[in-house]
Amino acid sequence: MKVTQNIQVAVDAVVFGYSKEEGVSILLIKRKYDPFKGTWAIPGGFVLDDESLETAAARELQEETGVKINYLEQLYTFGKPDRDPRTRILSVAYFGLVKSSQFQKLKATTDAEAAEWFNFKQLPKLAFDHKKILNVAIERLRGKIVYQPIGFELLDKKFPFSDLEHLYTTLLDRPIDRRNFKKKVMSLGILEELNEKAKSSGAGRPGNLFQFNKATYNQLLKNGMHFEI
Amino acid sequence: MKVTQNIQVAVDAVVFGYSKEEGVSILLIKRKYDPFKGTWAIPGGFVLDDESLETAAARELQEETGVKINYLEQLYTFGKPDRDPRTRILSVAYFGLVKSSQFQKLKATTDAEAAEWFNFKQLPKLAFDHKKILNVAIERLRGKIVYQPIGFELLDKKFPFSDLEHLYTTLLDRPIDRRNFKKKVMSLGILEELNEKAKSSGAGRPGNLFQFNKATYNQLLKNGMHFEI
DNA sequence: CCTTTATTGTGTGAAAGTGACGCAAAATAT
DNA sequence: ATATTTTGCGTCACTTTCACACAATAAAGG
Repeated sequence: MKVTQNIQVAVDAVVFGYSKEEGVSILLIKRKYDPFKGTWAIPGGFVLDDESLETAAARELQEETGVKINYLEQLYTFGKPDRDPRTRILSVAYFGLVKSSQFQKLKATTDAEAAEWFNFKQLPKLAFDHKKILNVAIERLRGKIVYQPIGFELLDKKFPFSDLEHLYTTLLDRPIDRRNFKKKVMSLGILEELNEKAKSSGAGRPGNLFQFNKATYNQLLKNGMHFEI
Repeated sequence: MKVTQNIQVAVDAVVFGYSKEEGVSILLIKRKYDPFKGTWAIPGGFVLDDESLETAAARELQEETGVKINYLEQLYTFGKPDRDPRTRILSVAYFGLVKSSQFQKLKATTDAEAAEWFNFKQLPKLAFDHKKILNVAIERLRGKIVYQPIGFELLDKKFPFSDLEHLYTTLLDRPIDRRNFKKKVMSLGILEELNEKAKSSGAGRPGNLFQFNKATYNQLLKNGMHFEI
């Protein structure tokens, strides 16, 4: 049994938030200590000996940003020997999503200097290999949103259809025909249209609210449905 | 800087092979030492302090089975605190594919008792949480084969079309119409039809050989092509 | 208050893609 | 030489995708 290995294990949590006004954003923290003191970084930290990786990711995120996470999955493990200048630190990166309402709250719940949302297309300089991690996360989000219903995890429970459309246009980076998009999404049979109109936010006719029905989705999944946008 | 953590880092390599006769198979080794002495397991071992994770996976695979790998990507990281009875061992699992020709050779190149191919539907009892790892790997293969051209990595460089078809039927576990399948695959424009017939293997009209053109694929990718079966 | 501006809601037709289907040709097996 | 196995190939119905325009409802601005 080998005991000569010298590798530390950490987790990092790439968390996406979204609102129509600010677009798709990523939660970063400003490092308080060296190395990379004062540089922006992905929230994370060392894994405790008796906690699972996912628990560690959720815990660090809670400690460092106070954000309530809504969806969390493993992203990728970064293990290049020299990715940390101190000693070898392997990082298991996680991929998280928060609802739009949580996204709005951040500035109220945490030390304004410590954690901040950045639009995913205007990211600051980052510590370590965190730029690379974010790229993998962004690709995961882009790729996954077309074949899994994770977009709803970024919206509020009830949302106007245009929010969903705007989310997809932003991520896929191309215009989408409103009518065709709505037809396609509605034909999946996993959205319920509510008899409730969105609260006015500026000019324009107020839209109906919709809601993702996860139970229906899971049922349809069992029957072999194929989610695809 | 924390130094109290006690987690060892290992890699495991799930390798798939394929031949028309034996179907989709996974390479396993019989453990020589406790724990789980005599039980089948995924090839793998501890990461050296100065090698990357992928290098470690390739090295362990080479040392334990001698198989020449053709494609290797990271699969998932398994880190439950109690997944190893000795101490906490985190395992970064990799996902590998070998060409059909390599697959055939195994018995000649390694100690017959130590490494063996098992059909992916008839797996033996496995050590640790390796059953779970294999399930993730099989799902990855099933999922990925429909939207990425990795199936060709399991076939020989030149292959008859029926091999490809048989591979897809096996993995997707459903019959495929031969004519529609060929039409679809050929319409992607990434296969070259050679003026060479397959060597006879039993009765039946010998088929033409085909070859995957990776350069063409990469070119088409850039122009926005979308591989999907 | 009236006009302008912004946003939502809705249907049709052309084009492309998917899926079902059967028979002749070329080889080995008996 | 006859039977059996495997390959090669085209059409038509159906489904899905894509392009496209105008009326309704609200707030904003004068």
